[in-house]
Amino acid sequence: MTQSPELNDASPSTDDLLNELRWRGLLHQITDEEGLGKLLSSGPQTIYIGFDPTATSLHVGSMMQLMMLRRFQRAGHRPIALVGGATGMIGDPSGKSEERNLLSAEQLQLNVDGVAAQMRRFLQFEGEDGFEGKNGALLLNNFDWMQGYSYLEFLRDVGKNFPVGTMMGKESVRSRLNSEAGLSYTEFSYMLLQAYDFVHLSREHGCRIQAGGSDQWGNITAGIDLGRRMTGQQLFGLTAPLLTTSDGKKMGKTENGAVWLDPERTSPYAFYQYWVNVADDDVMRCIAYLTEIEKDEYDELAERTEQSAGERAAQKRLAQWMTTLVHGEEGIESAQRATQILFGGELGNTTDDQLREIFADVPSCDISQDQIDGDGLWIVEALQLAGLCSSGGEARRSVKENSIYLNNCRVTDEQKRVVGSDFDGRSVIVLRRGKRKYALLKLVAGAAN
RNA sequence: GGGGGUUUGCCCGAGUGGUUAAAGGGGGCGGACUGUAAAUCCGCUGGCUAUGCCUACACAGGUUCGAAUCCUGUAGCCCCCA
Repeated sequence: MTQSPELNDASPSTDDLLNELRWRGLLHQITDEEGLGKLLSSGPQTIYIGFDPTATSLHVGSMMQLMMLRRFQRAGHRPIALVGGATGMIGDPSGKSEERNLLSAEQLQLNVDGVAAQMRRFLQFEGEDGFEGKNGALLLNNFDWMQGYSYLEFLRDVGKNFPVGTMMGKESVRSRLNSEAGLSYTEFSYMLLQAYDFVHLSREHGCRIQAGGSDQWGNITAGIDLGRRMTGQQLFGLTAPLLTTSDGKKMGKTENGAVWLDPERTSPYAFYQYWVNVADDDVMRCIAYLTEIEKDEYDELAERTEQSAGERAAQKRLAQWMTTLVHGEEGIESAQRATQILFGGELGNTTDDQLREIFADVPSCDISQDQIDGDGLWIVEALQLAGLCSSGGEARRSVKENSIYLNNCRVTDEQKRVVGSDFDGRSVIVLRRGKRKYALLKLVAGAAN
């Protein structure tokens, strides 16, 4: 069942790449499909996708793009992950708070470093240990070539080649002009920067293909136009559909915010759970867009989802594939172990260490020995300390509602005191409210809190 | 500038002097059911170690034994006249 998504798996040949992208539904728009096909089969090509280095971690929203690059790399092409250090510095000038959008050079470097580390899960970079191929991925930062580019020079080289009329015709520009927010000159210029990236990469790295989400179509075609004007060379663009849920929302968002790839921000368990909980209507699309699960298995999973949705075979497979890719074997194992305990009930003889690991990303509070000595700690108070209830009234209520569990055993007595024996030889107590809200009480030496 | 209306708990929205911590709905939180789902059904939804006490119906003051409900002033929103 466990199939490690290694890059060294048998790769589809160049000729098959477009077919694969096609059955996966990843081809939203292509500038010149026939021409691109010819280009790809003429030999290894270079393709780039831009990423915004807005944080030290990528999130689920970037995964389609990373997988796209990965698919090209597996087919023998060279991927370039371009981080937008320059464009990120300009940011989104929404008006009032100018200070919040400016990324400092140091922060930018931190972000780039963090993001680059995560990209290694998806791509094999040039010079990386054990990678022999000639198509090692490159990580480039447009800040490197933009920072020394003077405004005057830029206007003469690039701006000159941008007919305002054409830009005004772009959907991305028009919709903003009609909106209340309007469009600032800086935002308007954003397109020029991104277009120039493409030209720069085509010159310096022979990169003739840019991919991206369908929202990037305008920027990509702007780059292609600029390339034709500045170099006379034909460039190609393709976009993938945006990954949205069946009710039209962006994937990768939860009540708690984005689902990150960084295990410090989103634990492997939470990451795994996110995919397990994908709606039936969305799961096959996720598998097609985000994984390398082959057509045969895809069809089989689609069939099983159709026949016995309750089994959620597709969700589990998706979660397993994604978690293994992002968090490795250890990640998927701990996520699955945690899932068992968190949904299975019985703590049984789970050891202290295992408990602490399983509940690692669950809120906890420290309590001291003297708090459980004597009469012990009143359950109502414990629930508040643990953050499961925000007031005493709410805590009493939830006990009355039969929703409180101590070490996964239901608490029915409102007067229950937590005492030493509840620790059952361990150093933590698992409190739970409802089906899935957990908190830990950790016994620590010394004074309370 | 003049006249009229409105302001309720997380949100919407009843309530016009007396069990009103405030109907109803939404949301949220639980429970049952289930697929860790959707739908459905049921309960809870100001605070307090609590048969009681405190704080709440824009804000401040007043009338009353008693006010979210009446009066005055202040502020916000809406409409009409100029």
